[in-house]
Amino acid sequence: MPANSPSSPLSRPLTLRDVSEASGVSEMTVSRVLRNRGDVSETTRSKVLEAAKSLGYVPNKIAGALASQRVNLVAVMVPSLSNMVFPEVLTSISQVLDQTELQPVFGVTNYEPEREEKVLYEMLSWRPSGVIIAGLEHSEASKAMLKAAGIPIVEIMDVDGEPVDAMVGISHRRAGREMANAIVEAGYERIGFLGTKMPLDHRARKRFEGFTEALAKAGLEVADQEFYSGGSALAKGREMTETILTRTPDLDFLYYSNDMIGAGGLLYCLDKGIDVPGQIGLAGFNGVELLDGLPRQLATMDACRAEVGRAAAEIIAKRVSDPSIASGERIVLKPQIDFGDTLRRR
Amino acid sequence: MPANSPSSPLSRPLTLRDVSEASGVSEMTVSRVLRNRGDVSETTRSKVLEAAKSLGYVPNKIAGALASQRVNLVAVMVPSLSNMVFPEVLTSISQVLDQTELQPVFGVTNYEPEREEKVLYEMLSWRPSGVIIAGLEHSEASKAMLKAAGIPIVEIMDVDGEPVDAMVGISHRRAGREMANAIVEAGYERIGFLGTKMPLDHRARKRFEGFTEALAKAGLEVADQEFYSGGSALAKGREMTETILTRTPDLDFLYYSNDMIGAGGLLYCLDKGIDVPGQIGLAGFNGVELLDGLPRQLATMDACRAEVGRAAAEIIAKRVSDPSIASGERIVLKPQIDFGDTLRRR
DNA sequence: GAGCAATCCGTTAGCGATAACATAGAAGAT
DNA sequence: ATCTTCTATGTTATCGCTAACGGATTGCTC
Repeated sequence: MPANSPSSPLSRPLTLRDVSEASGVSEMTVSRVLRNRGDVSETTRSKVLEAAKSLGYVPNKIAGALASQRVNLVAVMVPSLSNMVFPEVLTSISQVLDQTELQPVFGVTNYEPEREEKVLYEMLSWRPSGVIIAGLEHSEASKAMLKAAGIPIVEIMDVDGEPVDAMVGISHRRAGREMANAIVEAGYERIGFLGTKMPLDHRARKRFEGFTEALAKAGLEVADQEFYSGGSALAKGREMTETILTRTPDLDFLYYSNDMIGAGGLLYCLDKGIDVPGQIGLAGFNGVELLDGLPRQLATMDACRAEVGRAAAEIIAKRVSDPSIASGERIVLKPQIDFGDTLRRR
Repeated sequence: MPANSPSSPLSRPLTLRDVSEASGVSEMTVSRVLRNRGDVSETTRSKVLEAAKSLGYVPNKIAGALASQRVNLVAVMVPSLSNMVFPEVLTSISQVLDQTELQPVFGVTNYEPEREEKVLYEMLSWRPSGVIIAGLEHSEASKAMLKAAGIPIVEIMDVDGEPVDAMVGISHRRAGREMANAIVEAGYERIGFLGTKMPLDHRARKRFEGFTEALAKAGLEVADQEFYSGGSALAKGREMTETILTRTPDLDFLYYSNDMIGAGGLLYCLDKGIDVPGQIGLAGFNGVELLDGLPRQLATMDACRAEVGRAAAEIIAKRVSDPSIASGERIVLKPQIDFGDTLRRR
């Protein structure tokens, strides 16, 4: 039997009062039953539940939240959904929050600070119980809003900087440095960099900075670089690789700012019969699942996406259930290089 | 200057009253300024805005929504974020709604009807202005809730069935049939099917049904099939292809239920030096961007993801701005086969 | 059987905003 | 100078629910 079979086809939205009248008890009692709060006798409990179900009543959380000053939502903000990294983080956040009474609400900022500010404002106006937000770089106004919100804030995916409150992630500078060191140790010397043309992707920028810094320490520098924007990352990876190798044929290593373009580059090299990792070494970043299916395993470094999402959600859950807990947690994950088949080891 | 520099470090959350007192006008006037409603003189307007900004006030939409009985949220429910199809749809929905005052709120159902029901209940309890939900198959209770909600509902991605209200999508049965016909016309006869082990993915099921139905009309049937669950789709595509070809070596066509496993199959065949599409033809489904970068273009059929998201969001936007518009829109998109390089043409 | 706690349920007063109406002053009409 | 008509602002009454408290019953103790 359908949950809703209203005897009268009324159009007015249902309220507690309707359920109260249908079951012959006060609104307060109905409210208690529907929230499993306080003492209610088994008789009235079932009476109320039946009435609610047969009416098809859905409680109004807006009114409930206003009255109780509690909202079970957690705002989650990421820059994009196109890069699989973010859906993966969202998924792991969901998994943790599913076990609590909290509910995630996702927002997308398109890597634009103004948009981040707007979306954040919008989300905070619903008075969520916590915020999980990607990155440490935000507009002054956004930071002020986060600080003033008086709720747990977790900045994720990056730890190179000062968080407003808590943070969980990896150091992208360190990731860049470590990859550079591995490349240098393997004996590569003519190194090319391929990335996205996105000045606002701070994490990619930091990896690049860490990368060049470590190369510099070894007396090396990036011999050539190539950037792209838009389009299919895999196809772009091919194109860019062709472009850079045509322009600078003596490159012996290509570092890609993400695995998708790296995979494109790998496919290109294999097509052309280039010896990988002998003639040219390749490495990407992220550890995306996709790589498993490639003809050869691309060297990469995991961004710990699932772990980051999980830890962030756990921090929020813990702080919401016990507000007295100290704030400002800092969880720094340390990903290891996966050498795969495209980065030779010394 | 930061947006918020409260002179007193009060901990109590800010309300309209605080702004009202700070700017010396009534709460109502502050409300009018903040919503750009009604007539307010330029002098008071700027006075109020300044006060609000310096306090760092963020309006409470919960109270606002309760009082005005209007909520600018649109609930969007998809089964998963792992299949790139859904993030793409969400992105195109966002793009359309960004130009309106509406805001999407995303929910994930994991292909589970019970979870869909729960998430839907949760979302409806916030009284959104509309719902966009993937698929036409829902529990009775979910359908009842959708009908009773009294708001525009758009079911997307599938049109093989009866919608609660509006629907936008493609016919997966037809997609399966058309692919079968193209395969038959090209002269393939020993056909294998590879898909996901997901009884609740109704769209994949319908494609398969349409596929076998059209084959049957041509006097053919699926010679062998293989299913998988979990893991990297690309790697699984390789494994499954190896398995099915080992078991049934005389297959001359492989139809994959999605592009990712199809791509894995393609890479496998190329690795093994199999002549594609001469010895074996291949086809997938979805038209994912990824395919562009592959060594050879996989035959596929676009699911019209961007178009579906756009049309659905437009229906909601239109109906919200003018509730008198007739409901029950039905938009049936007709994707064409992309033959790529893996399905020979007669 | 008076006293007292426990159990169950109702009453009252908001939560923070907005709709709808009311009102004061300024500008224009006659 | 009086009467409109705006324009700009304030007042009042909800919106639907829950926190906090209060009042009946009931059952138990001594």
